[in-house]
Amino acid sequence: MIRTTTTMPNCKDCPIRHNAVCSKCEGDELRKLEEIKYYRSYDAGQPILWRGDPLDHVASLIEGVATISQSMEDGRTQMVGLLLPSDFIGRPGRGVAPFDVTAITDVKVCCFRRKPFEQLVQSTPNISNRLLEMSMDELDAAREWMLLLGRKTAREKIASLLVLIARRMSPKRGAQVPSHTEFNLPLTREAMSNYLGLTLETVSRQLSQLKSDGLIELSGQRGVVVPDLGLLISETGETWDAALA
Amino acid sequence: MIRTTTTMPNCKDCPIRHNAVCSKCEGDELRKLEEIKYYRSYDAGQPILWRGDPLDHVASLIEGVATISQSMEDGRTQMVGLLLPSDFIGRPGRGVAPFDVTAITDVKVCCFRRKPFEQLVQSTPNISNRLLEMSMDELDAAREWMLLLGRKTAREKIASLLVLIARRMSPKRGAQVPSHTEFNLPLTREAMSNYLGLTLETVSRQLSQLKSDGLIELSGQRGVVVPDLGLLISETGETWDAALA
DNA sequence: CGAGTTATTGAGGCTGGTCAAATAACGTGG
DNA sequence: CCACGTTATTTGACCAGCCTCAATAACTCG
Repeated sequence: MIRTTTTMPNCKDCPIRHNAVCSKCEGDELRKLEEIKYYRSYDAGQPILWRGDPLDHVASLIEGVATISQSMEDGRTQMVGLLLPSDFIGRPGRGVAPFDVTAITDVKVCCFRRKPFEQLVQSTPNISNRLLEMSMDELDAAREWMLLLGRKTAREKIASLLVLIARRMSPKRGAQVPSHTEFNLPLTREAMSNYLGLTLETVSRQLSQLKSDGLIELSGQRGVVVPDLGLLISETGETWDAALA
Repeated sequence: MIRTTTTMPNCKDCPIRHNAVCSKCEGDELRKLEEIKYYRSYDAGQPILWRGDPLDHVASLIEGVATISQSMEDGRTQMVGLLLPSDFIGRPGRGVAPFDVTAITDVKVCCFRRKPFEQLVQSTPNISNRLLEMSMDELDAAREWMLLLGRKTAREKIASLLVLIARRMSPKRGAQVPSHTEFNLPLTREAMSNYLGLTLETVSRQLSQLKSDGLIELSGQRGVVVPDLGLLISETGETWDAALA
């Protein structure tokens, strides 16, 4: 179910106000964005965009988790991005979606009509500079992920994903992540496998393996406890200097 | 050998003038860029940047081919980007190189001192918008590559790389690539393996296999003849791929 | 509680990796 | 121009890691 909200909450109260594409805007600039925005909600599992869809808007993810993925005609699928609150969907100057985007939890987005948004990007350095920062962050993340996909073992892949989620889901973004951490996986085993370039069986086996090695505890299908994040990090194959964001 | 050129060619005569980060600038903006630029050359095989290097400049690649790569401490290496003329090296607001950059042919770059360049990015939409375009293009390319790394078979990977090179090396860029094509590989087997997430032995074996299947001919270490590009494309696993890159 | 979905576990096979050796191409100096 | 040493590439034998197919278990939600 897709819903378009008619009530227009004020940007001042927006939970992603200080991280999203609008984060550097104030006063008049913010007001212009406010004029062209509207909200949409998607239920878990809903497609947000299919490759090839015409794009009449871009958007910021407000709530929930979505994935960007690509697939081959025989069904092989690779996730190429994870969208969390404040992440940006779409691309100025691009009228057609190049990838599939799917809500994996209930999702709420803040849409901007594309044409007026593109004009704002052109004329507002506070927007284009923020967008540049965000896309370069994503490029760095994509390149990190290429190392994982091309060169890491299944165990290293799983450990890397868990560490990534522990960091990104941690209540205190940016701050030091505590050694003992717990979180709920926002992804099914299948989604994880598509993210890591593995099969879901291998994901399940490696999780069990990490569990029996005492590096994690599993509770239910989604709950994960990491007693010592440092130990888990040492399984990722990374040099600890890669502690970016 | 790294050389810093003292003579300052005029931007008007620059071969990448209309594709690089400066492509939207004219007159005064171009002059400001010209003030903070200098040239450097690197021999084939030379490192241009090591991860962790302090960055006092950003740059545009003028001539040659370079790679962006990442490696793990045990030596596993993954190429995460290929830099061709007009591509941009570095990132405003980033003082440390996040990846290794290596010249694989002789390379010439146009450097801009970082601090003044960052100020120009802030104040010049013609620069930041172009930079945004370029980084989004790279992001799209990285995401295409993630599908290859995560989900394609060795044979599909090799076929994809050959098709990519055939397209890019083809004298007629952009135009329809002829069905019969010949080119010289700009990469060693090892470089290919690092690009594809394979071992060099597997690369060699798959090339031999494609040869014995009549899809390609090999002459010397680098020469490749593709009698029918369409047949090779059908081995890449791609759908209606074509028009990108 | 029961049907459907999601996850775990097992057995066996195949792809691609590892180790090793042979061959081919390249470059240098005589 | 050739001999020789070096490097790049090919090929072989073997094997490990991950995938496939299949059955069972756990969880979710009406």
